[in-house]
Amino acid sequence: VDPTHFSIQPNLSLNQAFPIKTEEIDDRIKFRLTNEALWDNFHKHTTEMIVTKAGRKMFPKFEFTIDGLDPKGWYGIYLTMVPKDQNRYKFQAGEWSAVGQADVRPPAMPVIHENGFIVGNVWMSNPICYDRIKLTNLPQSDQTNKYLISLASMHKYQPTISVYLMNQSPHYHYKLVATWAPKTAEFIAVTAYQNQNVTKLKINNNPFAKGKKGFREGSIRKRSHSSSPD
Amino acid sequence: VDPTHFSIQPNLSLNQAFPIKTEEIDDRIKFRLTNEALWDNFHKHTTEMIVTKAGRKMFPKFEFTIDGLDPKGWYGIYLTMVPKDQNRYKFQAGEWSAVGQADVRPPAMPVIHENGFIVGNVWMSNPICYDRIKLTNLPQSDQTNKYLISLASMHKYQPTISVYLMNQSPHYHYKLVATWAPKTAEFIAVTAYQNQNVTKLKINNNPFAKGKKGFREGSIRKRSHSSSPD
DNA sequence: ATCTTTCCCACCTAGGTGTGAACC
DNA sequence: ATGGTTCACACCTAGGTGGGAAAG
Repeated sequence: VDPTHFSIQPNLSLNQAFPIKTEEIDDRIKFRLTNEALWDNFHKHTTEMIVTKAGRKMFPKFEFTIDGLDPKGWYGIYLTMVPKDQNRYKFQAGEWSAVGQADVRPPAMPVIHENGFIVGNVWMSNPICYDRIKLTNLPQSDQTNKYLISLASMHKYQPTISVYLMNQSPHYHYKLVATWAPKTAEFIAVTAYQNQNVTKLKINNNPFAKGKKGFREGSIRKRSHSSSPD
Repeated sequence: VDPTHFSIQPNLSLNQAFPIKTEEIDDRIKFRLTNEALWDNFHKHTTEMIVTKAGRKMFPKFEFTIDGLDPKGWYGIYLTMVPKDQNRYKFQAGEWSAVGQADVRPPAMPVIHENGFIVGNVWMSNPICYDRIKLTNLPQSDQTNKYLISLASMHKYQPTISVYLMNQSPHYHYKLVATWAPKTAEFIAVTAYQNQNVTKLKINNNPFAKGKKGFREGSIRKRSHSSSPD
């Protein structure tokens, strides 16, 4: 019966705890996407992520390692889908173009990693994966208390990590010590895939996407795609 | 970016935190099995739980509600499979009998609920379910850091809940404020079901157990069971 | 007309069941 | 022989995919 470390659970309505927040960036904290090669492949074609009302998981997964934390400090790691720019996008003639102003969107909501505030040692010992989150096009106001992130379709987003360190003195508070926004993980939210190259990458790399044994080697269904990628 | 509440994660090897422990039972804290009728049905026939090397989930689930906590206090809830007595059991002539001395067993390990230390308000607002745990007959020493609970086959256990309250003054420590051991949830660990009545209750009530549409209404398999229960 | 969204679906992965034969 | 344990397996539930038609 020994507490080992603390975590703060996401998406719950209580609001006790530590309202005091400061900032003090620690340059020793480093990040690395664990599946960087895969993200790169997608990024070359402009990554698309499906959004649905019920919420769709990200693929590739947003998974990374972190290094340079104080092994005994308590850290919480937040993910925010930051609007990349003020454009609306359109896929035409085989590529994405900015077309006009972005929709008005409510501010991006940070989502704390399900581990919550735990010691640096544990954060650094395993890849960190946002596995429960789902992307949705439902407005935030309609959401149930789940791991849904509201995005606007045909808009570009930058997954961004913020790391907070919990301090205990002179009083309990927490401070921002690192941010990270890997460009290769940016994506455009869509309700249906636009670029067939992206579709093929998803099918070829996501075990849940059919195709591997399905229609790839001749099935009943007729297909109409063409093209090149992996 | 607001912490809402704290939790302590289970089964991790770190050991920082709050070694000081006290006891002060609070009689206002009450518990209730959410699926009491089902537990009762099993208990009438003497509940059996399968243990395997890989770990087997409990059925019925150990799920309950709690009441009478301080809504703003931080509580952690532990589950311990306490050896019920010093007997070894055997199923013979259609019923369980004590036969000789229990094996020597290492002390029962409490498992903290995955929510860890969170405020009473949250504990009281939803049923509490130990959903991740699995029962195994592997010795503790062989285990990976998962939610495995080591039990001895043919021995009787009493699922027991312990509730700890985290105090902040005069220093950080936690104290035992309630225990609960519902007799209807006791069970005998087995590597294969002994009582056919128990098997039938499992099949009829666990959605993962085949039988509902399977061999119940005539299939190829020949069966050799007989009997009565639900 | 054109573009975007929604919905249902077949088809997967992942993993929780008891079975019965083999093993010890 | 006996009785407990293990293992591979068929058969489920649960849920993550893109497809395609239909709707907006």
